[in-house]
Amino acid sequence: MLYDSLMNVQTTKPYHHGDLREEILCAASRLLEENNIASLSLRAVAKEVGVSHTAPYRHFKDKESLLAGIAGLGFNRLAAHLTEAVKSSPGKAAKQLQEAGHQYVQLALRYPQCTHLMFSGILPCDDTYPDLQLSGEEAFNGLKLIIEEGQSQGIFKQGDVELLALTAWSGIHGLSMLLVSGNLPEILGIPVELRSITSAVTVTLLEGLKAY
Amino acid sequence: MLYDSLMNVQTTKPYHHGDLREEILCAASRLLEENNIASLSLRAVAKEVGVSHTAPYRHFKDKESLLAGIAGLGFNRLAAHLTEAVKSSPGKAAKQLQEAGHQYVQLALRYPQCTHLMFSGILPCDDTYPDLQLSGEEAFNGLKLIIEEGQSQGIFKQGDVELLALTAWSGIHGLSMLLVSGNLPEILGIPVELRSITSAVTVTLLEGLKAY
DNA sequence: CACTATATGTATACACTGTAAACATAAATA
DNA sequence: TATTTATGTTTACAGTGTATACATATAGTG
Repeated sequence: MLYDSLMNVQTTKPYHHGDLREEILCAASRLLEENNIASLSLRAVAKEVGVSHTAPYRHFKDKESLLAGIAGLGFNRLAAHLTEAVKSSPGKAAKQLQEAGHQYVQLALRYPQCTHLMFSGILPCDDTYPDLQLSGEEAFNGLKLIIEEGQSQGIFKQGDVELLALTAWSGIHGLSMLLVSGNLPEILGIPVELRSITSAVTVTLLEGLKAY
Repeated sequence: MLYDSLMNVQTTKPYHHGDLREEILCAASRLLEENNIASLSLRAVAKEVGVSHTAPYRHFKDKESLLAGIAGLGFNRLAAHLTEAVKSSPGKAAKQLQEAGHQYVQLALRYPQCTHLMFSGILPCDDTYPDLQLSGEEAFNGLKLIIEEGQSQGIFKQGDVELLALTAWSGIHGLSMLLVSGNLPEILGIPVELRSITSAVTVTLLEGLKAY
């Protein structure tokens, strides 16, 4: 130890880990995507980070709590990309919705396992994980903003904002989930380009949302 | 044994189980819905049926194979209800789509855990489980029929049938998944009636699919 | 019928999992 | 400096999926 500081080199690793919570979250996210949720083990995560297999329990109540943390990252990512989509085309609700849809699908495909985790009911959606709940609502708010924008400009039909936002969300979400779950490739023909599929869905959505 | 037949009563249970495969599938489906997929154990299923914990391996290669069986039942159920929806309103594509959507959502809500299993990527969607693959395609075919019907009657816009069917599917599927995963109740207000939500989505879908 | 092969069950064993409990050490605080 | 607290490790245990060897009932064959 004294020798360490003399050499100004970390030859023996310190007992306390700098930011273990963050490192565990990061490693867990990575391992999750590399395999799948069923085979993600707390012990493997600990080994990956280089700590004992019970060390994570100092930062997460249990495995579910860690999973909630990963899902939270996913929701934050989603919310960020959706608000980005809104900001990228100010005033143009149709373009916003199209871009939001594209971002949604792309994120889902880039982090398929995390997407499953976020939306497969493994985690409770009540107030067990307030952060998670908040992140989810934030993501949904991005869509609501688009609907409100479109309504106030008269290009979307009037009606309950939440209901219309839910409708748009359903279309985009459904496409994403079908793509991610792998239920599509065997059903559609092989040469389906992602962009054209996404467009097909958002265009139909836009037609359905249009003011008369 | 001789005594059994004399008494004409099954006092000692037979070594061989009549239809163990079916009973395991049935019990597993029930246990799945009573809890969730993470806590469904092969051993619990075996105990429920009253056989040793390795008995299921005579009928299913492994746990995943059993899960595939359960999911298969779900896809068959879905396909049956969708074709029922088609047949219930012959010639009226709009009505068919509405009814199909309603059936889809209702089934998802009645068997939420099975729905997750069917669409959460736990099971491979390649030809590992041909039956499963077939059942899934059959369900999708129900939707394609509706689209074709609507197109031939001129009430739906022309275009790639698969792409339009996928669009419709996405909307309905997305709504179902959001409802089932529990991500909605905390986001929408409490007093949301199912029927009105489903209608909102299918109506918008129909508007979007309408011929110009 | 007897005899054998096969299908279907059980018993046992093992590696791996999540997690509780007791202990160790570093950091913060008084 | 002394003590409390945060953060790590070690050990232990019950539950899991599944491989292997064994047992028994059924089907098929001479």
